[in-house]
Amino acid sequence: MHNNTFQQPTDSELEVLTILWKYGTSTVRFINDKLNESRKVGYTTTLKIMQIMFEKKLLIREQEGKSHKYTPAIEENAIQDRLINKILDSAFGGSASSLVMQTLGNHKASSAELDEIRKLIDDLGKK
Amino acid sequence: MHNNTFQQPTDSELEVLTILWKYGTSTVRFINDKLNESRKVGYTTTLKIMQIMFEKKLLIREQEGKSHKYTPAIEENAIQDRLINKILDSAFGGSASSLVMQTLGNHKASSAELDEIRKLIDDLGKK
DNA sequence: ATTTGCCTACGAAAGTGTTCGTAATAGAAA
DNA sequence: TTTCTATTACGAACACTTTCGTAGGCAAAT
Repeated sequence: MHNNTFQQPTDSELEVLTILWKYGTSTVRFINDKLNESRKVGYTTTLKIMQIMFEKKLLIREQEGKSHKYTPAIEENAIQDRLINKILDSAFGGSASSLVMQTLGNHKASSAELDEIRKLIDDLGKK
Repeated sequence: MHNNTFQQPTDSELEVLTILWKYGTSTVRFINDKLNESRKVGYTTTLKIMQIMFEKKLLIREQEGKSHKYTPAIEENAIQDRLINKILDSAFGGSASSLVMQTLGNHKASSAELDEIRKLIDDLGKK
C-alpha cells in the first residue's frame, strides 16, 4: 500500500518535480540550472520552492556535504492521475471518453501510438 | 475565424462557465443558487467573480431590468483544449498518446464509447 | 588568517484569487 | 409616499504563490 494523500503541487512545483523525475535525485543547484535553460530564475527562488516542497512532503531530502540532495516523495503517475481527474471533473463532466476523443482529435499521434491505444481498447473491451 | 485569445479561467471561474454552458444565459442569482447546491458561497462572492469575468471578457452581459444576464464569451471546446494542452505540456511531456493511455487505463468507459474511440483512431490512421 | 564562493535559512514584498461586508440604488409592495 | 427587498459596485482582508535580498556559516583558495 502506498501513500495517496499529498498536497497538489503548484505550477512551479510541478516544474521541479518533472526535472527530478527525469534526472533523479538532485541538488538545488542542478534544478536551478535546468530551470534556467528555459527561463530566468534566481537561485534562492528555486531554493525556497524546494524548501516549501520539503515542508509539504512533496520532496525528501538528505544532507550531502554542506548541501542537500532532493528526491520526489511521490510518483509521476500519481500526479498525472490527479491532473487528469481534476480536468475530468471540472471541464469534461467526468466523461473519460470525451477527454480522450478531444485529445486524439487535436493532437498528432504516430501510427505506432495509435496501434498501442487500439490494443488497450481491445483489452478493455474483453473484460 | 473566431477569437482564440482569452485569459485562462481560474477554478472558480471555470465553475461558473460550466453552469452557463449547461443552462445558458443566466443571472448571478441563478448561478449562485446552483453553486450553493454543492458548497456554501455568498451571493456577493459570486457577483464579484462574475464581474471580474466580465472585465476579463470571459463573459458578456446585458441589462435586464435592474439585474444583468450573463453569457459565456468563449466556447466550451476552447477551454477544454486549453486544459488538455496545459497538462500535456506540464506533466505528459507533450505525449498525447501517453495522456490517452493513462486516462483509458484508469477510468471506466462503456463499450459504446470504446467503439467510438476505435472508430476515431481508424479515421486518424487512414489519413 | 583572510578572503572568496557556495550553501542554507529567513523574511518581506508583490501579484493573484477568493471571500464577504457595506453602501448606494432601483423597483416592488405596503 | 414610504418601506422593503433584491441587485450592483466598491473596497478591504486573507490566503497562497512566486520572487528575491540579506545574513550566517562553512570550506576551499589565496
